[in-house]
Amino acid sequence: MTNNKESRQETEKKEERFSSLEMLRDRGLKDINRVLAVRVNGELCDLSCSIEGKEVLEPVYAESQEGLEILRHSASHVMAMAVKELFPGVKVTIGPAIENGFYYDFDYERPFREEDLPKIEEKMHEIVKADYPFTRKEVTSREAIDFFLSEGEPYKVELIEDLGAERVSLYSQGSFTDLCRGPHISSSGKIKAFKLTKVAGAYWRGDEKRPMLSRIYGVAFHDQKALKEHLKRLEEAKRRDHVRLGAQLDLFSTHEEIGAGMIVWHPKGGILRHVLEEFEIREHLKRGYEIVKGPQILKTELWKRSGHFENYRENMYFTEIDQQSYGIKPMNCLSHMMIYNSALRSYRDLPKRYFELGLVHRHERSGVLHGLLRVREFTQDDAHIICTPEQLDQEIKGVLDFVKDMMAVFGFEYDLEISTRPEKSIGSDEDWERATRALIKAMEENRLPYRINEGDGAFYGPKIDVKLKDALERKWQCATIQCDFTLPDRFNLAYIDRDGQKHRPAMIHRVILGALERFIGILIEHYAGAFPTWLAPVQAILLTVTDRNIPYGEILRGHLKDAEIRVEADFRNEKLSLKVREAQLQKIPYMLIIGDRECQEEGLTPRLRSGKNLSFMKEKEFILHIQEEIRQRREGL
RNA sequence: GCCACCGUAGCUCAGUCGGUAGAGCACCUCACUCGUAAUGAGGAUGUCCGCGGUUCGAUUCCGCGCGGUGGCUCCA
Repeated sequence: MTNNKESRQETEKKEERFSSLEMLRDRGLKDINRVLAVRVNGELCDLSCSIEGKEVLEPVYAESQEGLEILRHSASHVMAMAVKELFPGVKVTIGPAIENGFYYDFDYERPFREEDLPKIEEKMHEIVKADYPFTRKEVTSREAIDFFLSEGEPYKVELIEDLGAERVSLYSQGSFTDLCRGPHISSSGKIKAFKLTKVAGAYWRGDEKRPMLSRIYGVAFHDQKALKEHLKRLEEAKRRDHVRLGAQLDLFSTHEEIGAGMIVWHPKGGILRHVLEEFEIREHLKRGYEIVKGPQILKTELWKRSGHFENYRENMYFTEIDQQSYGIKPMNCLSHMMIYNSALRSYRDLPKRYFELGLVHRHERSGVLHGLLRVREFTQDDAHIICTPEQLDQEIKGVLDFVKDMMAVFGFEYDLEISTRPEKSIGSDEDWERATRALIKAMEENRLPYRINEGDGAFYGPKIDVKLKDALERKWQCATIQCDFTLPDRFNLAYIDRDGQKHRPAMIHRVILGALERFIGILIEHYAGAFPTWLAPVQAILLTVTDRNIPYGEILRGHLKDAEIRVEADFRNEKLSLKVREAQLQKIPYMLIIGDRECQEEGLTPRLRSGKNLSFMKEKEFILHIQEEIRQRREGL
């Protein structure tokens, strides 16, 4: 590679050296065109990097995860070059690859708009077509700073200063040079498929006090097919969008007049919530939880005592009654503490597991609200477990089992993360140690794989976060299990142990589904609105073929209702195919066809929403069939 | 909160370079009594998100507000 003089020169004193690309070619590697970079003794490098020949070389292919990241990172450089050419005076900042693509943040006299994107894409295509080589150059920080000062790039200068490194690497393609660790693809022509997707504002280094930059997002792939598939996935996600389906299936609505982040539940959404709540209550009672209920507003004095006023005030709503200030609860814990403290507790009473489907209000910033997934009023399946320190392990394990059972019911897979002590935190080392160990121990005993997030715990204790994965492999956080040492202390919780002395109990704060609103939003997208029968707002719909069948239809409806089946009837004088279509669009699990034959033989012919027809059934037979399916909480087959 | 985009009939959306608006579906009426994803014909439907400004005239342009969508360190 002739355009790699610099790195060559640096190492010229050594004997003969090769580029890793040459070496791979020498070794007879096939598909060399699909190789974007290389691992040299385990470290990612450019194809042009020079080596001696003894190293272990592993090719990084375009379609691998690492390959994609390199490709996308390079695409962000190409985009930056295009933007610099099109918008003189623009300042570049950072532009990494991200999970599904890449972005680059710019500082320009005006923010970029969606309509700027086609122009930028066009320029990028030119750059790709020109196939500029990416070249790497190592320089001292001083040289790099001088270079970027002369280029009028203050953000780059700041980055280098903050790095504080002796030397940094620069990558150039064509007229564009960027500070970058690399590695990169060998030339811009390797970018076979890309698309700019959106613009957004983003603060310099994520800090609200610093300038608002203009971010452009894009996706890039190793070939057109992969890009098309990605766009298809986006379409699929749009098809499953819970806001759209929520309106189509008549589940809920929101109203400008009512306020942002407030959900209004329609009858069909109402029954869905009810089914979930009933299910939750039953599952909690089974596991030794007790149902409690606290008031919606509590004196501000109490929120001061708990620390919420100090730490959580911006997220709370307050009101005043008889010159007394009250806070609308953003969490349910305070009442639970008061319940515990309403009597002197013995070690024999523990653990106490207080469960509340608690309605809470949190003033989320307007910009983060979204459908059911981020709202200002929601219901948590919240519980506080108060136990002796010795019982902590067992209780955590119990909650993890609970999570496992519940996720299985909905068919969610999930990952677990343990977050450990953050820098800013309270409590003794001993407590943290014990709690963290308890979390880890519970994971190991359940043989659950987990990741550790160092320093990402709550300020009062470590936690386990459950990230569930839906049908489109998207991750959502719902369940969380937190150890808390602050509240037991602040509320002076105690129990009398065998020794006759007062001791401080441990406390676990946990939710399983999290917020019902959010969980339902996820469920809608997970099932694409086609809820399994036990959850479906309407489980079956009776469809008559002609008006003659209505009297028997009425009888059937009565019998199904008696059997507690959520049944509706479409007895309109319409064609059967129309009724089937409408029931199908409502994603009703069972369409029960009643024609003359069914009337005569006192039965029905079920059609599943999958399109499959079952054979004629006597009504008793059908009732048993659907009841069993509901009982097992499984999808009809 | 900040940035970008958006807000037209119940829904999905078109339209107006400033002269008060349209299509499909849904709805209503009538005919058809029909067997597994749209029967036909006719009819009604709008403070063009709100308030203010510019203008002879604003749904259209400008400002402010309300609401929605996507973002706001996955560290060169």
